[in-house]
Amino acid sequence: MPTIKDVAARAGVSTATVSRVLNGEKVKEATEKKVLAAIKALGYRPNHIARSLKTQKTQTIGFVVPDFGPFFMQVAEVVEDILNSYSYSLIVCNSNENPAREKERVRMLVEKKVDGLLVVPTGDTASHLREIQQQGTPVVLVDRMVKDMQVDCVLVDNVNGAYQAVEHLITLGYRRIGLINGRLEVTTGEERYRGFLRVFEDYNLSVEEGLIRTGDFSTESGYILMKELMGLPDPPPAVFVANYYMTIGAMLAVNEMGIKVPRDLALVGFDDMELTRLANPPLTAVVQPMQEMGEKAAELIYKRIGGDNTGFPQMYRLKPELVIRDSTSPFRKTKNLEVI
Amino acid sequence: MPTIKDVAARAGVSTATVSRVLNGEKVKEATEKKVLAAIKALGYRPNHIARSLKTQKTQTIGFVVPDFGPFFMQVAEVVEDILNSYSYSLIVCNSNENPAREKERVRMLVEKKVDGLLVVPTGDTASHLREIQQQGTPVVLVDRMVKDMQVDCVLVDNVNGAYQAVEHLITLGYRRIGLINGRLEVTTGEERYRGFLRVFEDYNLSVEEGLIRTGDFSTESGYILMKELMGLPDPPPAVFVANYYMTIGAMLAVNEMGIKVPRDLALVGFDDMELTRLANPPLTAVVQPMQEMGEKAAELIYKRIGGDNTGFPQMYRLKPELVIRDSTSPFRKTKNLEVI
DNA sequence: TAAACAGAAGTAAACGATTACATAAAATCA
DNA sequence: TGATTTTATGTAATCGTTTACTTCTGTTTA
Repeated sequence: MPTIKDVAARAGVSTATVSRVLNGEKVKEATEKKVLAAIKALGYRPNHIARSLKTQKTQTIGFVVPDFGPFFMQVAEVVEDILNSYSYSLIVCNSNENPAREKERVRMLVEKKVDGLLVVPTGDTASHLREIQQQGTPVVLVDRMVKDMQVDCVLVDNVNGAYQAVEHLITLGYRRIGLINGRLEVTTGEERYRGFLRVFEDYNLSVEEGLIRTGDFSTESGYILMKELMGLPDPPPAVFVANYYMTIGAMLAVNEMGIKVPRDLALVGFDDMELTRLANPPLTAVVQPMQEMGEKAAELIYKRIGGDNTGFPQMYRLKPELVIRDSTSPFRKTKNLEVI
Repeated sequence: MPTIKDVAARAGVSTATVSRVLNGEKVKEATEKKVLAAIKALGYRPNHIARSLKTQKTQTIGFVVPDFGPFFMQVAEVVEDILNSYSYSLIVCNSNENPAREKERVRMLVEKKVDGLLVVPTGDTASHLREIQQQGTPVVLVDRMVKDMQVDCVLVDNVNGAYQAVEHLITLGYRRIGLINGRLEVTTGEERYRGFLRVFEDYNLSVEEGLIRTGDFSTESGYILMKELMGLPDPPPAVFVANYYMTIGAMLAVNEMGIKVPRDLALVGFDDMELTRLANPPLTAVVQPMQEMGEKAAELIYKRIGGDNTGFPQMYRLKPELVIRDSTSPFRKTKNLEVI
């Protein structure tokens, strides 16, 4: 592989000059031509590692997601596209919804000297991230927030999303509404829970605590919890599942149990994927603006890396939207009776 | 950030000695203790960039996938886990099923000086990969192969997979069988097509060319092509969809058109994901060994990076399995009549 | 015309590790 | 014990860039 020295020799100039044309600084036009010619002739490509060593920048940003499933990968795709267009590259890592592994992956990215970090935190504490931030690496939280840290974040208004879902059910006449939710230590879980409660408060109705279930965001736990709910002596005629993967699990359970939606059970899910549209029946769901989330996250981290700290700590609260499809129909007394 | 010099100074030794303990070379036990103490006291962490510059190794491998969907991401997850356990890290990039973009992503990874490259090729030509290989970077092809290159690869026996699917339909009594397939320039498409044809050959039946459709592996194209097939004057009573995303699209189309599976149409899909199991009815499908694919790919590239070239070019042909669920039932003459 | 000043290009010191080679100390041998 | 080998450590070059500083050339100004 030819180095900058080879180019310099061939063009009859110093390495400094070559470096200058490489970085678009001003040089005499004649010299630039010579250098460019030498670069082309030798097939020279600058060595990013050497450059990074000197400049302390890697033109790379890291993204730690809790899983490689469709939701976060769709966000990652948007982020990658935007960052690529700024000639940054993206390293996506999987924390497996596990705080220890998250710490581990973050450490790895920091050791790789990424210029910035996008993180979907898996726990409620963030000492490891605060540290990194203090060392000067910009950090942007995506989808979830942590309490103990001043940090930029791109979030969805989960309270409002859950609120819309549950209000929809209330409006259809349901009073006994089941909730299948994710871990409360992560803000999405906690906020969706709050949204759920708030509807009851606002409508002056009492919640039936026994219909609330908390799992771990996984398909399995959605499946188990839905079976649990439907196995109750008096199962709820409507259920809100507050997370995409859990929604899949819940649908699977319902299918297996032969429960007919919406006849026997009204179901509201989360996120709009192929599956939710394809389902039989197509699912009423709270859909999150994934595209926008990716865009905001990418633009924000890019801005911070560029040293622009205006508005810190910035918080975006994107609005989710309730899409009404066929899995919810007005309440009928007989609902669920045949299942009991 | 403390450097190796700081550690050396604090421990009262030379940087060479520090480097030696860092790399597990033999030093006197007392010295090692001193160095370790200094490292701990200063919170020193070696700078990977500097190390890479000197050693010409990055402990990183790249993986270019054609999309961030569940199939490849599941493979990527397995690969990541294994490589992590060897303390390598993985950069996953998206070629978007687009040869130009693939070239671009590969170039980026090479400039990042990855130690090895895993690629799911999107075209039938591979000059860009051959070049890289000749420069000494190990390349392993995953899921798909290219004709014009001697290279390690980890593939699935697609001919056999498609064969099983179609044979299953033939056995159930179907003769007119539709095929929705991906691009023939990529080997998976081509091989599955061959498998399809071979069944007819072996059973001495003639294929109806008009029932064969070729798309681009996307959900949309699966959707469109299924609508096309079902819109035919005399639509086939059975269809084999030879790719996961296209399967989703096809199911969507079928659902929308109110076609009942398996009553009106027998459907065999590809890959075993939540969706295929959750579907109504659960889908009969050819399932690929994703876990094994990830394992083989990770182990092979690791071996090559370590300089072990035994068996080059190695080719793994993993066996897919037909899982029979409820979307296929024996042929009845009346099938599809109500749709016409 | 000489002094002052740009502008362009060169020199060489970083960046933070690894490692070939040199040297000193310890262990082995006759 | 002195010569010789082995082992442990230090010295300094190197990886391929960038960049502060210097030097040179040519232009402007008084």
